[in-house]
Amino acid sequence: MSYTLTTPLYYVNDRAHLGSTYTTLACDAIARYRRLRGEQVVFITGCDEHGQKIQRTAEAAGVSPQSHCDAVSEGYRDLWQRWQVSNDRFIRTTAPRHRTLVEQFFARVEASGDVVEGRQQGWYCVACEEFKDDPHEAQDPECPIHRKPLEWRDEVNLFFRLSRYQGQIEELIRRPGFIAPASRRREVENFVAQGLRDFSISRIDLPWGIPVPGHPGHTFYVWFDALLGYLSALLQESSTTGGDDADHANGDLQTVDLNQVLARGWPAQLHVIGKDILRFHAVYWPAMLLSAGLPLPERVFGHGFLTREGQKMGKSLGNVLDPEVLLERCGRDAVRWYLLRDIPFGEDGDFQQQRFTDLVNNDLANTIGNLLNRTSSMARKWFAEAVPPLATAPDLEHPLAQAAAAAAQQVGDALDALEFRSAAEAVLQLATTANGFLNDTAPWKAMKTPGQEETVATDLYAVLEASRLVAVLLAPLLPELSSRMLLQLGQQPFASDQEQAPAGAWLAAQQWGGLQPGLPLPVPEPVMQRLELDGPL
RNA sequence: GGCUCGGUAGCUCAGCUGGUUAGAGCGUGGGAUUCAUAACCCCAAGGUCGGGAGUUCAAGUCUCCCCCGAGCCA
Repeated sequence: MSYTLTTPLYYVNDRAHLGSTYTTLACDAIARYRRLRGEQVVFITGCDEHGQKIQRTAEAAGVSPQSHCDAVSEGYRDLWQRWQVSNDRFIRTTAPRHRTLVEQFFARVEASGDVVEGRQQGWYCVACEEFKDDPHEAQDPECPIHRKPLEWRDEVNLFFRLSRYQGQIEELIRRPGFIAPASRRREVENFVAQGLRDFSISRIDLPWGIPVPGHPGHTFYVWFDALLGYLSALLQESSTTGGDDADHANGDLQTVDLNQVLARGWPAQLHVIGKDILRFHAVYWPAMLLSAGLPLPERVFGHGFLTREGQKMGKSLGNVLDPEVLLERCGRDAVRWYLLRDIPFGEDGDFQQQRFTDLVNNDLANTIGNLLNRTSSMARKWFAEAVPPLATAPDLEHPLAQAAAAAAQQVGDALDALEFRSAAEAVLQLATTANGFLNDTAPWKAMKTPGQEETVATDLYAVLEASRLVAVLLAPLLPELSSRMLLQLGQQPFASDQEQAPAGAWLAAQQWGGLQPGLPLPVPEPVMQRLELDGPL
């Protein structure tokens, strides 16, 4: 089984913000989940580096576009590494091999008769890199998004004949599951129903772009070029060790062959994107692929946006939440947990600091961390610093065994459906059930009456097992906390990053009874510190 | 202006095809307990389910209108 998924290729106009971090962490959880299940994963991320906006940003900063891109994309790469994002590829659209692939792709599209010359007249927003529909006679129109003046353009461009794909695109977006969450489907349907218009795929007199073969003076429109990054990423060698910019240095372009994408993981199972770029991915991109004779991605998932304390984040408001700051002050487990556990994936979410610390401390430190800590302490104290002995085989009918099985089932179902929140809740529920069981059976009381050792051993074993299952099920969501817990239970943590875990090990670990009675337990240390933030983030 | 999606306890949200006293988590208040990271466990208060009208034996759940928020298109 092979599973290819992508984040958007982030535009290097500015450094990473919380939104891109959110997208990337969500994809990371999916990638880890798939690897843990034994699937061959290609997790793609990267940077989109062409376009007029980049050129102007670089000029304004007094640097060349290339060095601007180098700096910003390195920032992304570095940031993802520090978040321990397990991407298998990091593609830059300025990579030479990407250019080769774009040329090959364009040749196919042109051969299909889908490239025509046309005159593009209209108001253009450089910040959007998009033509707007303002009437020609408009006086000094502004971009409604960026509130910047639009620029009048009148140029001969190359157009992609999107209109030819009307029927096929309609059919595609009707396909259940192609556009997710389903609530966003209507929006695209409405757009398509109005009739697809050809769109321009080249710009004139824009040096910072990939030249269009056979059409001197034209460079590719950023979006045409950027989407193709998903394909060129597949032709890249795995770049897990980081700092692999060999691509830029030499790059044996002979090896770039569009035909190979099929053997390297195309079509993708999943594109995760912000809801703002849904149309590009659900309409334009599939049409381009159809034109080039390539299969279509299975699913495009448009997630929501994050606000902060109810307000849109922005420079003007000065309330931007910096992923660097979050990483340094709160740590990976905390942020991952909050984003995945509290925001229904797909919907908009609001980052509230109080809620953030409440949830992290309650769920992770108190409910889950303390469960392990108290259980391990008791086991060690009364049973020779080890997993308590069992008189009989682990009981699959034990209430906690059943709770664990239910949790495992729910985690699997939820992650299949990209419902992180439901997965997180299932794990949490198991921990709560285990805590409740401890309070009901009260081993600390039972140990005071002679002859109860065997009962206490059986109870504690069950709670330790439940704790182990919590750790196991947490692996795709919070790999680090999962590992710390497993180590404390004398277990081998799961590799869910690029190195493939032994196939099936994770699923096997979900079976009840994995802990070996008598196994020595290390001195417990809190696996999750509470978050105590002084001052706003 | 057209369309889409939301508006349910202080906060974040569940509530399938309409049907007993509207649920969960967090927060708040109280109790119990001591194995544990002043953690865990239990209990309670808190909602005219945005407003209005209608359909129905019965509506948070269906229909219409209005208000508010987000978004897509024009």
